[in-house]
Amino acid sequence: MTRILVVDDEPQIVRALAINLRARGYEVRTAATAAEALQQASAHQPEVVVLDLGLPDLDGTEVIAGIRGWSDVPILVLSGRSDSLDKVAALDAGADDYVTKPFGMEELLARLRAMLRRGGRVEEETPEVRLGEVSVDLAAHRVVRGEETVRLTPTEWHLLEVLLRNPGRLLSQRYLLEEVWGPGYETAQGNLRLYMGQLRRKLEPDPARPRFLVNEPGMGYRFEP
Amino acid sequence: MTRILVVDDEPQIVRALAINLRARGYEVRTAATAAEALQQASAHQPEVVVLDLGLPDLDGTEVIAGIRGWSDVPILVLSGRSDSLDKVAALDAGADDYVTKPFGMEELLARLRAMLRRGGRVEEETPEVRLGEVSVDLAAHRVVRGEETVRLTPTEWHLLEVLLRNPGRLLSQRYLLEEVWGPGYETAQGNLRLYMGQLRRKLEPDPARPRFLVNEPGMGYRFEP
DNA sequence: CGACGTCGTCAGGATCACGTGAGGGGCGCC
DNA sequence: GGCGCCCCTCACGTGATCCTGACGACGTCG
Repeated sequence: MTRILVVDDEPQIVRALAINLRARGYEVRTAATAAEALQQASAHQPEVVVLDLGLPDLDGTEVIAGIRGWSDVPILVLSGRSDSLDKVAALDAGADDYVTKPFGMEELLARLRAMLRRGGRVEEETPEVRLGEVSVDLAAHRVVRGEETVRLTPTEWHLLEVLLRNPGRLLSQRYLLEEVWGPGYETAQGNLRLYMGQLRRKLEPDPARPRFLVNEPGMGYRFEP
Repeated sequence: MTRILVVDDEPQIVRALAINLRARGYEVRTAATAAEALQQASAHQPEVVVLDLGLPDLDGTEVIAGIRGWSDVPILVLSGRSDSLDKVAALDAGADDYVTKPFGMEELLARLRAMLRRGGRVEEETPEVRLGEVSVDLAAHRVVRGEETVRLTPTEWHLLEVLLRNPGRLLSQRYLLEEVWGPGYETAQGNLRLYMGQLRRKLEPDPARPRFLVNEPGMGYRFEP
């Protein structure tokens, strides 16, 4: 099912959008603040984002930038201000479309369809990753080793997800910490080592000599496919 | 140069658009009728199409369909009617965006940029630099020599990065030292020699006779592509 | 021919980063 | 309240990395 993330601080708008979208068969997640939006976006990997610019905690363009840093998901911006400069800023920040309130529901749905149509052409995803005898299903959040399934804690999963979405690339500790623990945790490197160890213990054939979750001293970590 | 096709039957609008777009470095073709538009689109393969719905000979949605039959080029629709049903029809026919007249030139340009950005993303960028049989992927922080990957320490990477980002240019020891080790280390030239040697040993086909990481006595070092 | 400066290489120890173990606090569940 | 799970902090051994100094090779110039 197509996942949509709706971000707006006005509950009645969120409600109206959610009802209309669910009625058309979309799976809808909602967020009322920028922080919540960024978290939901990374956690649930929506296929399109509907974003209100007037959020209480952060400027809308910063939310766009925060998502564009790691994802190409189409973003449709919603705004009360019909100010033209606003549109320019949002679109240049990386948004894909712009609608001003009040908007017609039919028009919004048509624009969403257009975005999904366009975006759907690009991604051809295979959500199954193999690490030796272990297979990871990113979509189903499942890890299987031989016959039995492996249990991962939320933090372990989050870390693994970030690594697996960047196969072969070296990711700095700073980036990993910010991605998994959020901003402000850039110094908790002991933590990162700990969880990397846990993942290796659960996934690697020989945890003492890692083959897939590799460290480059002083640089960061890398998932070697 | 980026090619844009502008389709409108009102000469003054075509003229205004063409002037503004050309001023921003786009290559502009124009068409006043649907027939002309379809012919131009197939002849010149524009990277984005700006299309007015109110054409004399054919309905706008038919033009969209006529283009969509063979091309994924982004289409921005322009219309005098702010009727919502119109937008829905155009977007569902395969348009990617919709702007109503009168429109702000800045907004239109921003939307065009957004569309071009999205379309251009299809091609995956891999900034790969080659040194003989060794290939360096700057983004993934990865060096491959034949089959196996070469491990570089942080300092080695930093130095290599500076060199590779200035292909063919001669870089003084002073500059390299300041760039890699930071200010205050301008006198540690032994260091620079050491790490240059390490890089050559790991990357050059014959480390004793360097072909890519060259020294110019008394001057500095140069990466020879 | 010899002095000099620059460059490349080698080997030492100091320092830093990484992996691992043990233990405490917070939270939900029985 | 007790229990289990998850998260985080701290400490220590080990290995890698970095810097320093010394040495020989080469080319230049007096």
